[in-house]
Amino acid sequence: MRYSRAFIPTLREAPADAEVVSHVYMVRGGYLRKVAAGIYDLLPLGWRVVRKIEEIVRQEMDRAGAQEILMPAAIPAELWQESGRWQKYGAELLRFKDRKGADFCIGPTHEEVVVDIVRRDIKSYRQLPHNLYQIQAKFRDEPRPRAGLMRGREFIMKDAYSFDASDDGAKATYQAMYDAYARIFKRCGLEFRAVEADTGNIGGSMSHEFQVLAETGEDAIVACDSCNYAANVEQAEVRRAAASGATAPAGAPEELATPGKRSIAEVTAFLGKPATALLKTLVYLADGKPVAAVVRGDHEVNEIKLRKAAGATEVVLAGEKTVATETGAPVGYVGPLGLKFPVFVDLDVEWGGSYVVGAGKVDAHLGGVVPARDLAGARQVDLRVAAAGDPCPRCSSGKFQAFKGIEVGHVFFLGTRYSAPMRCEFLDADGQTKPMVMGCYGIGITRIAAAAIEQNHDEGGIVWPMALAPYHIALLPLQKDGDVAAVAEALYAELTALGVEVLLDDRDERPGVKFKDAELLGMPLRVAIGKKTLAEGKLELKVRKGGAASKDVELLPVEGAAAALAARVKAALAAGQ
RNA sequence: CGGGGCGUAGCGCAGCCUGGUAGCGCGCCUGCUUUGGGAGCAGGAUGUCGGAGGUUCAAAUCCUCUCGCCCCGACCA
Repeated sequence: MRYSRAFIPTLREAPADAEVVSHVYMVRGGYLRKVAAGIYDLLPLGWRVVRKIEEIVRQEMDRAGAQEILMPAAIPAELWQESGRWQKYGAELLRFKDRKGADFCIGPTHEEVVVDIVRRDIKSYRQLPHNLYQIQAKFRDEPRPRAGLMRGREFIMKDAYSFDASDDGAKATYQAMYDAYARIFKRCGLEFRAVEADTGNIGGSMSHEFQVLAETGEDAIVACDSCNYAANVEQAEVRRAAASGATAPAGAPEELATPGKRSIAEVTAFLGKPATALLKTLVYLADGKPVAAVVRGDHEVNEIKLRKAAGATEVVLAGEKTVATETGAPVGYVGPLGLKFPVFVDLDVEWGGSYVVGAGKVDAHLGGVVPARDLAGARQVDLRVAAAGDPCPRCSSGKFQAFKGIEVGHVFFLGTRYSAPMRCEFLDADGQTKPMVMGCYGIGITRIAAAAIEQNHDEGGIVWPMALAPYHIALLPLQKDGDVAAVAEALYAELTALGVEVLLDDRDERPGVKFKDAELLGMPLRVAIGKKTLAEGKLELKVRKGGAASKDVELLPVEGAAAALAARVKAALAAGQ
């Protein structure tokens, strides 16, 4: 591509509404423009990146035995009513009426549609398994879209749905998808981690997220430093720490005056006790009914674990008024004793230990509370958020390390959650009618582009992995004079013939402008041709990853340069860099 | 949905408090010079001051309503 004819509107200054680096660089680099909140145009460079990601995904999905289809974006409400999600999905589902007044939505995900496809024509175990996928724009009316392509309302997603005749078959399919995902992200040149995850409102019994590691990631993940256990903190199990063997003092709890001391920090400072000697009691509404969650003072409640323990579909922290009416104590002084509703106590609370808890009335706490004696009616469950340093639940010696990640893929083992209610059934070899066993598998295509930048950038701009770069090489003739331009043109033609994608900066700009734009756009290799080095028969190769400085350049003989550069590009693609 | 902030030229911003001819930088156009890290000089074009209503002789500026956008939180494949 000749830069002089390309639509690449770069900006010197970042637009005021862009915050995260990937958003800023994509807008500044002319990859992306905003149309409305969370809705964007992909300009030529941005679309090239997206198509590269799509192509890698297609190749690996096909290789894993999946078949590509395309489902509609506009979906009739009937299908969503059948699965019950028309009511449950909430405001995130963009609904509209057609001219006859019939209800439709724009698909945020396609379980209903694909189940409808399969149940119509698949009747026998002999016709199974199948794995159907599509790459399509999805729409989710997020409460707060943010960060450019990282969390848009309209975004491109690859979603796949598998149908098997048995649990074992479905598990094998799940594993095949897991393996395909690992290959996809490796080929994209991303540093990632597969982690165990919560299934959210998609549902199902087993789930892994693929997280691109980046400081700016929204998800917190923990990984064992000794075995291969890794999980989203939402999901991460926590192994109960070894009991200290402390014996609790005899006698009843003793009231302690703690005027004005509400928070764990205030109470520990006031009483001179460590946070580990305190229990905090949080009141939640589980599907509208109060429950209490009790964790050690230094721990945090994991609301997903609480939701599962309470058997609820939704838990929300109770407001001040609710807390006061349900417990008789203001926030800060609620304790686990004498509550009229279910109490869940975290496993790291020692059953035989002695703790300070809220007294259940203002300006007071209770000391010497022994759970085994005083909280006999409570249920002990894993309730807290995992953190760095926690003991691994799967091996005896490991400890958790913490990472930040950007979720770019998610695989779910669904079982019969959709197939049973929607009667997606088949006749098995034994003559029995059975629901198909399903899995679903998503990849955020446009999010990958953003995640790649979050993980690979510097002060100058984007640093694309070779596989995702809109062009492999930025070729910069630095002067207009005959020789320089002629050599650049010849090299451009040669490289193009070798299948290398080149952006030839043939604009009438000063060298500094070309260098700055090349850094911003982020092609992995930059080749500069200037009269100085050309006089010696050399051109200048800079690997973008080495930083923005003009040092660290290699001089290559013009003779044979095309072949050498093409070899570099192919090597980087093969290595997943 | 709660809290905060912002809408003035393509982009970044000032002007608003204290009402009186709409400005700066970058970009854009023309010319000359320049040409290895976002050039210099000279000249030039570009605005329904987000929208509606109100107050006033007069509104970017004050008042009311409204729309849009951003950030934090809540929420979330």
